[in-house]
Amino acid sequence: MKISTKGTYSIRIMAEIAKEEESKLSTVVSLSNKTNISEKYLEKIISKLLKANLLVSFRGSNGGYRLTKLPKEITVKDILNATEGNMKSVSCIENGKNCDMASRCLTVNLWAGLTKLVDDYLKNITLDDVINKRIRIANIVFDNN
Amino acid sequence: MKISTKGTYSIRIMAEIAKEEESKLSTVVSLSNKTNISEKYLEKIISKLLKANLLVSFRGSNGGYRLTKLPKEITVKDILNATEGNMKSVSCIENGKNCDMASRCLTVNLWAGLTKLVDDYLKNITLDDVINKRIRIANIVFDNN
DNA sequence: ACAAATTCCTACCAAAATAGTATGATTTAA
DNA sequence: TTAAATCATACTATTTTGGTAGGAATTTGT
Repeated sequence: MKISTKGTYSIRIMAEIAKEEESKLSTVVSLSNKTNISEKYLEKIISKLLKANLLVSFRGSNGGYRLTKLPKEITVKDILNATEGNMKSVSCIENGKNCDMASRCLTVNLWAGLTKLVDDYLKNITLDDVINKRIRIANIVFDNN
Repeated sequence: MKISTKGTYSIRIMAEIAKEEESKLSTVVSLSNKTNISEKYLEKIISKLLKANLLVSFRGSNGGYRLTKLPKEITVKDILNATEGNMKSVSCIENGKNCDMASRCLTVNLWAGLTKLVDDYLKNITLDDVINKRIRIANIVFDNN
């Protein structure tokens, strides 16, 4: 039950891009320096973020990446979905795969409940919350560290 | 962000043992039949549950396993901790490993919050809740299917 | 004493997921 | 035309997951 490094990296990458002025593009080189993630691995993660339409790219000299939306319009869930795949806690409740034992199964509700919980948490935190350190831990708001 | 099959199996195994009359021991063979998990894999999972003191074993003919506590005293968290390892969402917040960048890190609180959420959920569901299908999904109680 | 039923221990193996690297083609601005 | 950038494809190494195999040790019943 872990978030992969690809997932955590993707949040950090998006946060760095979000912190940049809107007009300025972030490049693989600059992001690699800021995050200490290798350029090549960064490219790979970014390609997923592009496919998910969270970033837009500009090729050639002076090229780079920027967000497609405002930081407050992008949720942590959006980002993790792009890089980690879906966040269902067990595969038996993934889309379509509704197990035919479900009615007799003692544990589906356990996993469905967990999935919903995680989902609600992640979709209520935006990139803007992340870069402004505005993340709640169980009703206690930790505002600016 | 998935629960492994070892984790889901372990809940099913514990549930089957819990459903048995207190006096009767469950054997690997009987559990394998009930759960469709191979005897050998079952043994491996059970050895973890034993080490975590959730089960006691009796060797020899007529031997088997039973719970060390009442079903209502064993939480889903206890079981998953034994088989999945700890449930921290990212390794940087595991015991002792407190990252020295934590004060500057934009994402620790995100993961700490997620971990706490999952933790609270799992430790509030007991084995008794599972076998009696008494699991809440976001404030809605699904009582008996 | 012995056979059968059981857990326990150690080692091995295969497949999948994760993490990362390498090479080079393509695009664009100056 | 060169330099700075993204894009595409393929490869590789490591770790985790999901198992299997064989046999030793223990206990009960006959």
